Amino acid sequence: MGVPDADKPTLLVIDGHSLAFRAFYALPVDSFSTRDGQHTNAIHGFLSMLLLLLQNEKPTHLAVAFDISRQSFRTREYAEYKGNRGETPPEFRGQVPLLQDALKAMGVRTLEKEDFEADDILATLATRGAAEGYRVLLVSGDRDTIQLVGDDVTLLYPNTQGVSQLKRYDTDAVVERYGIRPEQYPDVAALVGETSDNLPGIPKVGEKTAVKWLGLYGDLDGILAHADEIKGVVGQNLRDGRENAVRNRKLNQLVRDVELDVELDELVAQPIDLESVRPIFERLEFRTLMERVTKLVTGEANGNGGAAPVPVPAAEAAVAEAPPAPTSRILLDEELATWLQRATAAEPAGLGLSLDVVDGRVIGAGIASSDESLRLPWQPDRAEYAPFEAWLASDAPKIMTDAKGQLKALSRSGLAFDGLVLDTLVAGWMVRPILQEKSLADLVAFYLGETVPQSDPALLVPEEGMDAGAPEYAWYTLRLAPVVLRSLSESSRRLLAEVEMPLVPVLAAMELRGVTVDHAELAELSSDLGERAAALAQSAFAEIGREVNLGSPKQLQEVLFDQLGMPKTRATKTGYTTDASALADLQDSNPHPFLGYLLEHRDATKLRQIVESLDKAIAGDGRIHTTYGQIGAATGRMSSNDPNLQNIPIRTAEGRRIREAFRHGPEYAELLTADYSQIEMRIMAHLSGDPGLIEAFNAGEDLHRFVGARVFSVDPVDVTPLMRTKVKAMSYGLAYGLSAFGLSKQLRIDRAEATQLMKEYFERFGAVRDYLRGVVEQAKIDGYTETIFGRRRPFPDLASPNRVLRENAERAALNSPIQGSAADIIKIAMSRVEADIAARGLGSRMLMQVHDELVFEVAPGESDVLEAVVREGMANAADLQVPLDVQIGRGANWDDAAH
DNA sequence: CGCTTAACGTA
DNA sequence: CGTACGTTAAGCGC
Repeated sequence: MGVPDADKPTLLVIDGHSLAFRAFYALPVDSFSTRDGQHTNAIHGFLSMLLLLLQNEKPTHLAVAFDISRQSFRTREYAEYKGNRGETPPEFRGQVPLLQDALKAMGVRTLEKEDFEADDILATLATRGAAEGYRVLLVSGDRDTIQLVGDDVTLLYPNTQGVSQLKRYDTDAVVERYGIRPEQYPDVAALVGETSDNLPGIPKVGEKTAVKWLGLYGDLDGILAHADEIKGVVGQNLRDGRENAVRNRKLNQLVRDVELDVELDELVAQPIDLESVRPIFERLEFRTLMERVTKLVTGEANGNGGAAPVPVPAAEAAVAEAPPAPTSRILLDEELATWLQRATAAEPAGLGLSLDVVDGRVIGAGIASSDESLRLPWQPDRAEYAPFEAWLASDAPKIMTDAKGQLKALSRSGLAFDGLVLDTLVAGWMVRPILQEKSLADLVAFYLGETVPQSDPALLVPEEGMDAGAPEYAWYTLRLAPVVLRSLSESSRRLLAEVEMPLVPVLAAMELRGVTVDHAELAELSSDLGERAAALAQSAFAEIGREVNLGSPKQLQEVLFDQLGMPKTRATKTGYTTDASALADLQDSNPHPFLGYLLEHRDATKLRQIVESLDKAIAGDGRIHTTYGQIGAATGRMSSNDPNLQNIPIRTAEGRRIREAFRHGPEYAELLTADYSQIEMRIMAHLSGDPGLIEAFNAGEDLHRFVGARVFSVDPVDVTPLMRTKVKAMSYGLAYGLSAFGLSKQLRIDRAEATQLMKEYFERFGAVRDYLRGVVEQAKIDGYTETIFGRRRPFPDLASPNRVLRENAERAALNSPIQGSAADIIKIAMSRVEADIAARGLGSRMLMQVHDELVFEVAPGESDVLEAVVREGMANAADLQVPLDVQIGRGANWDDAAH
């Protein structure tokens, strides 16, 4: 099994709709679409699977069966058949004709038959094929096809993950999985029912019961004949529902003799003509798939350098088996030194590297060149590994996947490191910043169309330091590099090399450093907040005469709308919102003390929750070590988690007490914070070239006062605080695609005033309006937006016929170049400042990044020099039409250091 | 137990 | 009917 029977031709028949539909749900629709907005995820998934099948199964004969419509003889017999299926998603429907075009271009025969379903065609071809001496492979996501499995007929069934992994069902596998023979399957299905086909079965009868009954009475007829003997509720259910079972059985029987105007030998697999495939693949923007087809045709399917294939257990093997990596060797001492030297010279782009990490420490490594790989155990202070250590520390180019964690392990293990030229995970994110590929295995699946063999973690023996995975990981990483790089624009490649790659070791260092947080301070704060919350809860309960869970929106809705009879708020999926702004509105219209207590209680519990989670995150060294997500946000921003240090409260006095708990370490003198002031507005000024805005920044005057003076036609000194507030909200809202409605809501002014405010604003700053309009227009043409530095973000939904989706995409597109450029700038600044600190031999260190702010720990006596270094690095990170203003503050804690 | 939702903290 | 994130508790379904 699993090995082609050399004597027999192989007939491969695929249920087209079923597999395309599986692919549609397995692959994110957002990530697969062409510039003009055509969704392609189902096509991509289907073709990817087909190529794997062609490569691995080498069928001699081949066909794909489609349903013509939802109508068939089954729906005529039972109108409700499949009647519960909702509308086919429109994003899917359009893909089927394109898939059929692509198959045609590949020379693959498609079959349809009026009044029958694709599965009936599979049944017919399987029956004929087995009779005519073929080995038949069926691919379907419909379980009814299990009945077709036999000596010469194998079913390949997609698992829940998607369509690239197919489970192989021959008779033995069916028996093992279901405990019955394939031909008994329809009887089981008839009893159990099939929700997806709208065929109710016998209530309370599942697979287990059905199989048990089959064992006792042979088949469905036997079971029904003995229905009176079956005791209990299920017995009664069976007697009540026997008609359902009989009907199900009739409908799930596949037709094995559909009249098809095709003979099996007409289905012989055609050689693929690349020139006819190319146009349609180009239309669909399938670059990597085109490469895979090309490789398949030109016979370079494996690319394993002729190394000995690694045998795989055939019984459980997925169809999508990756070509094997070269067998790895272990080299030490002189041999290792020689190999590294030679391989480095032979691979100017770099060697693949993957480190084995256990408990945060290095225990081994895999290194790959394009045709060889090394497996290295490693322990500290052993001379035989010296060449490896020297290579790691040298600037010899290295390519890794998800390097940051591995760099941290190197550092913990006392190993110096340099020469990271490419992290394929970061590169993959730059290609598709709405990241689907979160691991090496994902990247390999997407870019190489292969499956990384799963090593069993239970089999690893860490003490030996010989994780079998590392050499293969290194080898996959090396192979990924050119494929991923080819998918990047030139400016993105430059951004990757000059901004993202230098940042990787910087972030690793920041995470290792962590930041000191005072436990006692947090504990006191937590208990203060806890007491306050409890008191507020009691006051709230007293108002309504009962105790409810104030944290439960559901219970709050009962109190507010049923008990207190307040007017309904904005609808949510599950009822009516009880969020803070809605409660504030209610307080205006229907004042009630309960509302006030509830809001204050929310505040207190939210803060306490943050305090608690921070406290729990303090490590043994008294410091919190967050993890930065370099590939966290689609705009280019970073994220922070475990814990998130980028959302520490600041707006309220209580919140700032949390910041007071962030301290400098004992060896340091103080904390220093540096932030860009109004960086997004400055970027807007730069990108729009608006003379008024540019003047505002160059004048060095308070921005909002300056803008307010223009908008309200008064002198800057006469801008009132209220005017300033309005203009400030307006300015910031612009970069987010704020509407007049949104502005009126936020400022609690009426629509007309908000509209008037926007009108005045745009009359004075017309270039801003033109720019914002232009961004969206250009994005609709290109399908993506770009930052100042050329970072791209695709926006497939800009072409969506769905208004909500499209308008959401428009606002995101509006914002992306602004937020993304700011992210680029601070990333550049971080690398520069880190390098400058090292070059000057300073003891101060960068600890945190909060989007437009950096926090440093200042070594004694370095305050002034550090301030100069930071100011210089940040202010000169980009050369814009307006200056970058950097505000710096210093203090004993994070709050004091804010200015 | 795992998943989704509402709510809310930051820039 | 304002972008980008991460975290939490509640509630639901298995």
